[in-house]
Amino acid sequence: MEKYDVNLIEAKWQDKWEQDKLYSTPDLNEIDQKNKLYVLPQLPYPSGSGLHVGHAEVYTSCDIYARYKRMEGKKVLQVIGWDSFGLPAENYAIKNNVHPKQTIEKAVENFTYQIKRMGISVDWDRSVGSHEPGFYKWTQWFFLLMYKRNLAYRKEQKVNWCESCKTVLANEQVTDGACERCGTNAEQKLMEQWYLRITEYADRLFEDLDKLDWPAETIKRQKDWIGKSVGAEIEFSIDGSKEVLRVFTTRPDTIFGATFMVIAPEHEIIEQLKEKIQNIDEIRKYASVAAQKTDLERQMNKDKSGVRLNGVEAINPVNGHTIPIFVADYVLSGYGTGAIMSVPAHDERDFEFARKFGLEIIPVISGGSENEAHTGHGILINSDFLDGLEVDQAKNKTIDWLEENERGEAKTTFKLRDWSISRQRFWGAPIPMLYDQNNELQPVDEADLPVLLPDDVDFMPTGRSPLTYSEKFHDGIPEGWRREVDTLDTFMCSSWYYYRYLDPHNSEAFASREALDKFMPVDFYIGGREHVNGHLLYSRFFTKVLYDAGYIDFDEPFTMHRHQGLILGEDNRKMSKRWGNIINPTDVMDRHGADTLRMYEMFMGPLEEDKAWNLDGEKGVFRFVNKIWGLQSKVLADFSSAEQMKEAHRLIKKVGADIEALSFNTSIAKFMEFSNFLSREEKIDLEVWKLYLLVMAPFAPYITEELWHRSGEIGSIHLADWPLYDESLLVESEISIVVQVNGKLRGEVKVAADASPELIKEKARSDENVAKYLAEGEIIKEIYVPGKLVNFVVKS
RNA sequence: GCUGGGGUGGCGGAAUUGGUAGACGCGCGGGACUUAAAAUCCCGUGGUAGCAAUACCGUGCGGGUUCGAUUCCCGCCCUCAGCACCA
Repeated sequence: MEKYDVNLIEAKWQDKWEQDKLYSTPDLNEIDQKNKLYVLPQLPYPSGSGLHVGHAEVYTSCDIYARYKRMEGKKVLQVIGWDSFGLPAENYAIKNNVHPKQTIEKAVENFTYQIKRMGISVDWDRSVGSHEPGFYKWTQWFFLLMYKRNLAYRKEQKVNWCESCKTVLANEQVTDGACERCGTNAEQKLMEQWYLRITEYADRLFEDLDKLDWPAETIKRQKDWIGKSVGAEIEFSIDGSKEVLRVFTTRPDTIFGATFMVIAPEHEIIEQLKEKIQNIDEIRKYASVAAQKTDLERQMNKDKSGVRLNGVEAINPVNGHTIPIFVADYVLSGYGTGAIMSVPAHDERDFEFARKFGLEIIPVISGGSENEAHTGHGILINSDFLDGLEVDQAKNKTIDWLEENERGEAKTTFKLRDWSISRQRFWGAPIPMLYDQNNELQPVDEADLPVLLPDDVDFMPTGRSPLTYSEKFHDGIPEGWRREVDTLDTFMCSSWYYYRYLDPHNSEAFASREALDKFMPVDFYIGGREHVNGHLLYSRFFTKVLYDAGYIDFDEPFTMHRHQGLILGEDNRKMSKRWGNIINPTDVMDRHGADTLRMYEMFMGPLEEDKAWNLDGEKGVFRFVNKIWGLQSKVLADFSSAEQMKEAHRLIKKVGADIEALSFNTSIAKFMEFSNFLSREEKIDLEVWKLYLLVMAPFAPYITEELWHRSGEIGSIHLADWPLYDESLLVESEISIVVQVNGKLRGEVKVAADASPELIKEKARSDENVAKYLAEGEIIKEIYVPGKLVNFVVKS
């Protein structure tokens, strides 16, 4: 038989599938919420270096699932598009003086070629790129929607600024104080920027996480980021002044233990009380030093520093005690009210501060010690009307007291900040806003969208948006008016792209209501765990806004989400040019073909775990592919085998369950076992062979298609039905039962599947080796696990 | 420091609700084919002892529960990731 010519055969089918548009999405009228399946591989940035093996892992796992479900009869929507706006393309353009559009289009072409070659079954007619006017028109539309709903606004604020990229960064784009993209340390800079009021949705974004089928780690990251804290806001009056100090606390129950207060260096009350503060110069000096510290410095040095405000004291509302006030930089101005009541007995930071400054420590919860803050549970003491209560009861009672006496109320705070979306860059969607002759903001009329990005722009960074200098850009607006020249953060594009796939050519809406109702939400979403927190949060936010505006009737976009693990180089290090350990999917396909690439990546280990590439392992999978090829010579149409059929049905059951569980590595192992089984057989039952091809089809679309046709089939295997297994075929007539004595394996007996427990035990006892151990004492207990084992407990 | 993963042969990794630990693949050893090599095929492969049957040990460490623990509980160690003065 001829050798398996991988590249020839794969190319043949790739062309055929494309001609036949085999993977087109079914028509809307065939689709409903019950039969639809929306499979979404995360939007890639089309980088010049081409597809990465990590991309290949995402696309393969999505594709296996999509193909399997398609064979099961689901109406599948699977599309890949491009996150084609953004900094990397612009930076590349600046460095090499090529227009980003050119770079991107070349990269998209390359990505498309590679993904097609991998045999990923996506509907290419629906593919979109975020840099296309037909796409960013709707990105701009989303901005206007936000603006109209009072969710987009301008304000001057300290922002993260990357000097290297010459642009503003959202908090989510800063990692360890550095720019996520280029690694330059982010600076703080006061600038006027556009923001989205995502904080308005903080509570819903937090609470709705519980209804999602997402990895626990991802849900936790979102929760950490949103940072919900439930507690109370309490008002402390200042002795001899009408000023008040409001604090936020999660522990209102400990209020009787509040022995001092601390305010952030930026707190406005300092200036309001400047006449009374005897050491105002010292305080101002401390504040200005603190202001110069970067976040990183504050993190590095956690030693408590602070200065007491001489001449002013606060009054604890519950007992009227006067307590000192300090300014200290461990209290952050941006969180809560920028001031705290300090309860050193029950808060570690307050404890440390109190120790350092020799302040009073009053325990109000029983069960602590003098040497550390007791932050746990206990019974209230030294607390007047709270004495004897549990912490949770005391919290409620304190809040009731505060509300009755108008000294505070229940309060929830969040760490989440509003999302900064404007960028002083060229390669992004222009913000569709105008400034009129009075410098008042005017939204661009929806009919005038898109606000086109001009081609003839000098995109060298100056710190101001390059669009400032484009004459063409400012054409067509009333005399004396000017356009907003900032562009939108690319996160805006990726927050809604999955809606565009539903209806990519619609010029009236971002997607039709019918398409939205029928396809959404996404059933299966795979993407990386790195850098994804912001994307998921923003997408959820967009979806909730659409829901509130009545465009959709669901409020979470991604029902099910999983991460792929990182694929490491052969040296177990992250793939990088620096280590020279990069594996290029195209090279793998040149060597061994797409089926091997797909199956090897799936075989490496569990989808969600990190795993290292191994060239010998890759070869092993190729060996397996060739083994399948070789088996066809043993297939006979006029031969049937009940034994083979039984194994085939077992295979169908196992693989179906594995795909549902995303346990693709064990499916491949099972395929290998099955081919080992078949290679021991002299002849292969044609029907068994076809079943084998069918279950492998989602994993290895090329070779299965070829062999399917060679076995006499006319249509594509990928349009065939997923085989159903027959449970009755799986029943064994004879089973083997493990025999243990005192929990140790001592033998094995073969019995009829319907043998009685008594018979099995009898047989077990008579096993030669078992009998030896039974003779050592007396059987005091016999355990029989049906179909599995017998264990005799023997005592001598 | 807190939170969440994870520690299983030489390596990647398998093991329904506790029930034969090490499936499958790689590597390695031996053999066949070949002038030779590659490729391919066959046999073996957790450790120790033994010709073997078999025995003992073995899932990071120390305890516990159980007839029986990779799996459950308690206390540690290591490692990866996220968060980090958030009141």
